[in-house]
Amino acid sequence: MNVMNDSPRRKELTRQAAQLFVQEGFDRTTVRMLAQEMGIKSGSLFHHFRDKQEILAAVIEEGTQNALIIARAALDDCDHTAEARLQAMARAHLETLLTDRNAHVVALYEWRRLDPEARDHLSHLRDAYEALWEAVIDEALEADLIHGDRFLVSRFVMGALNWTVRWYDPAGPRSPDDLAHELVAMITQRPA
Amino acid sequence: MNVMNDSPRRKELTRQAAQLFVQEGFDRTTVRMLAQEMGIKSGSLFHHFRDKQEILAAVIEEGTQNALIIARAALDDCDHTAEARLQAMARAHLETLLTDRNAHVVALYEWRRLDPEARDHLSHLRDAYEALWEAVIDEALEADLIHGDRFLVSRFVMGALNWTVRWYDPAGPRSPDDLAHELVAMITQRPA
DNA sequence: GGGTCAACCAAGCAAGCGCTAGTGTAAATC
DNA sequence: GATTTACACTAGCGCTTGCTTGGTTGACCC
Repeated sequence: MNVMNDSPRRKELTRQAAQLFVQEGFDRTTVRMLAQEMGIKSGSLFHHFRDKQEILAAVIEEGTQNALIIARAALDDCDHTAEARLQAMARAHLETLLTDRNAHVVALYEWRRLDPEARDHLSHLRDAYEALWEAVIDEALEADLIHGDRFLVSRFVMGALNWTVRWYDPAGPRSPDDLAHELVAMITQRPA
Repeated sequence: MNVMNDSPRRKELTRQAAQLFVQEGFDRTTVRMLAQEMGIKSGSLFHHFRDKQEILAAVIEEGTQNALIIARAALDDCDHTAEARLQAMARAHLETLLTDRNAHVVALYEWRRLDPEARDHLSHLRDAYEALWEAVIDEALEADLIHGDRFLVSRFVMGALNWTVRWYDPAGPRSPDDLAHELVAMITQRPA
């Protein structure tokens, strides 16, 4: 048994699992479906993961870590104005969410399926990501760019962004950048 | 068999099913769990519903219908200014989401589990609800209360509202009315 | 060339799944 | 009083589920 290491093989299998989890949802994805997608037999799967739960945890861990990295990079690369930073975060979030970042979608929509143990471990990662958002929101509030309750505003913004996976069509005319612009314009009330 | 009527008995069973679907998710809820919650044996369940799918469809149908009724009533009862109507819709949405929680949450989060046939039938109901929103957004745009792309704005607002089920604590200090105020203030950029 | 090891497979178990068939029964209807 | 209706029961079928077991393969190592 190979459990709990992070071999390249396991990384690859995790990536493929994410795709299926997005397509079918965690509960509807059987170990046999996973195995077929991976090109192995269902039994072999348990050489890499202790159980099905652990696959989910692995996917979510990678997704959240990815989101964190991308968000941090976006913040480092943009101007240091409150508006630019707000926009950078929104764009990074959307890109992560929409340009085939399966793992991130799973992190958002299958969180409840984690057992308490895994949830506890992973919630720290998620908190780090949300802290990034709250910092940017704080700056925007301080710069008088937006107004209102810090907690509520960040929740509303995250909600608006996370909901995009339900309706956004990446093949359509709007780019993630467009969406980010429009969202920031909406809450800062400047002409788009 | 009693399928497809809407006896009071069936209404009550549907209500109980909604609770379990919220707690466990549709896939994790077995017919045996449903039956136990309803105080009958699993076989008896199929006297009221053709299959498990139909229970889900019944729950979602009731949830959406409820939301429609409440939203229409809220619009009828409020001032005819764009701002009042926007606020009334937001408050109605939140109240639906947070008080009569179960059915509406299922409608939001188990939609994908419907088979194509049921989805087709129910999408008309959902479209009617969304049309209400888009009308209110249109008025707000026309009144210069908010700016931007009609489609995007309504999606963002719905996202912010729907996301509340993930973090809102009805026992906390904030009322649905508070949330609605804050949200409208955020997108119209007036002091809360 | 024997030993090690990750990676895989074939076969299948025990449990649980949605659902069906056939029956019982009390109240309503004729 | 006979028939129908609504609602519940018991028993279990056929299938799928997550996971286990015991063994094989081939690459690499001293």
